Amino acid sequence: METTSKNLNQSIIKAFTLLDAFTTEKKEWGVRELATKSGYNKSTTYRLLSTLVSLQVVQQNENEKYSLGSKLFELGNRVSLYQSLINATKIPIRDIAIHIQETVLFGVLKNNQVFYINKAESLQGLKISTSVGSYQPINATAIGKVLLAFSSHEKQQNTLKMMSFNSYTRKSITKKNEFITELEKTKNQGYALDLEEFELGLICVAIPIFNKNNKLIGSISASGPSSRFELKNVSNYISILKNGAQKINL
Amino acid sequence: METTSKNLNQSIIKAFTLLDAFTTEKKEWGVRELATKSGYNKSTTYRLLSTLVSLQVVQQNENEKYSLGSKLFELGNRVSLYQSLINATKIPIRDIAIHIQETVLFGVLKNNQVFYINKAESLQGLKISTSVGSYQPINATAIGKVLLAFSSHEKQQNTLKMMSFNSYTRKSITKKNEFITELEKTKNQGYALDLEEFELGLICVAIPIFNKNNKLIGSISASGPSSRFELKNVSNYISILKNGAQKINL
DNA sequence: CAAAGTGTTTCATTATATGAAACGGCGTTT
DNA sequence: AAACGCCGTTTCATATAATGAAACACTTTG
Repeated sequence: METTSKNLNQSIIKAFTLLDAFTTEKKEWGVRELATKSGYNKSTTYRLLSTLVSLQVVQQNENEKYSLGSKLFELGNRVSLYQSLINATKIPIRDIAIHIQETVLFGVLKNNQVFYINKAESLQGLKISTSVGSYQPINATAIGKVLLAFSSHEKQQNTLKMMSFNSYTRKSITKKNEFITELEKTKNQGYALDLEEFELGLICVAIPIFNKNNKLIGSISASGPSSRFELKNVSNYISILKNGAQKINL
Repeated sequence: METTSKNLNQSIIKAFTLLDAFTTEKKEWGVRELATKSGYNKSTTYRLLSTLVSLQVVQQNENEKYSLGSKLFELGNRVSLYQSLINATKIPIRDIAIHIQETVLFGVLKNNQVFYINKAESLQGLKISTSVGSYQPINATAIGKVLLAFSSHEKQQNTLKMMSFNSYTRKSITKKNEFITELEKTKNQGYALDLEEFELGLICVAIPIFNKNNKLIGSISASGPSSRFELKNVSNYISILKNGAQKINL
């Protein structure tokens, strides 16, 4: 049997299908519940879970439900590409968060979406639900606009073809040509804004991050509630973001 | 075929055996190299890697070598048990690190070892190589001594039976009865010291962390070079650690 | 140019995985 | 107290997938 022009191991695919069911919204599953969700037989699901438990990839709680285990935490902390990005951004975005008094995020383009790599919060800042290791759309986020605007022409064309243009609020940009205009504006002004486009009440401003070779490595943003994140302060926030960005060395 | 009195899925076991080979010391492997390391046939290894690549669990680099991929980073950030511990300890240990000007670590007991969950560094502090998601021995670390000293009697007896007593430096405690004496001392004084027992030149001091129900949830330590971490300052460091610990709410 | 190493593919053979049926336990309902 | 409904778990005959030796094409090294 062939998948993507070569045989792939079905058991491993099944195992990761099960692991994907564990999210920040639903952290634990029973055997039959997970079998229903995944479409696998409950005996198969039970055996796959037992194997994952024996490897500490999954753990069984006292209520007999299953949740993700320590081995994933261990392996997740060994993904060297992202660990080096986290190490490089950790202190700069912490300092920006303290200075600006809002949540700061660092993200990259992956799977035609924004992939969040690091996050720094401020005690006074609004609790942003975005979590590290999660994805958000390009068309409705400041980081997404920046990452696409500052990508190579080829990368931009490919992504524009593949990405989604869904509506998250009434302010989301859902037409491709309007989004292209927004990308040109972003490129010209050197930053992007998300004016309640992804989530009502939330405003974000983002700038690109380059390495020594002037290659785009990601984007950082500051996010806050529209009631506090006055547009008149945008240029001030941008200065703080840029100052912080200079301390990211890669 | 039975393993631990039940059948487990061999393919999943093989996949995670391969994933375990990717460490902070060796981040990428070729197919045949990994086959030799794991003991699996190179065709089998190739097919397992291909499956893992298609799931983004592993990625193939431009030099054709393989390394861990984004899916593990994603899943690793969804292990809710540790994410909640990280969220609770993040700001307190950051503040301790700034105040004490050394590296601060948070760890728990797992697999009869210390398992590191969080880490905060100081610009001036010595770069400690210990990484989040890694293990270190109980007998030769301050955090290990604290975690065992403040565990229940049953947990302590079980762990003493199962743990190792290896030597890391000439100062390591390698005799069980000497270690038990050290645990009693730790319990009495409310903190533990690692005086170059795990790594020459490195001194650590650790205290226990309890939740609202007075249940032990982990331990935090401050680590620094023996040239700067003078013993006369220990009581001062302990005060700072304890003040910081009070801000950890669980 | 030959040798040595790599990643990748094929297919006959072997081994493993599967899932229906059943079990025991627990909480709820009658 | 008994029946019911749901859970996690186990068994074993059957079906399916995984395996690995051999070979290929490519790149690097001597």
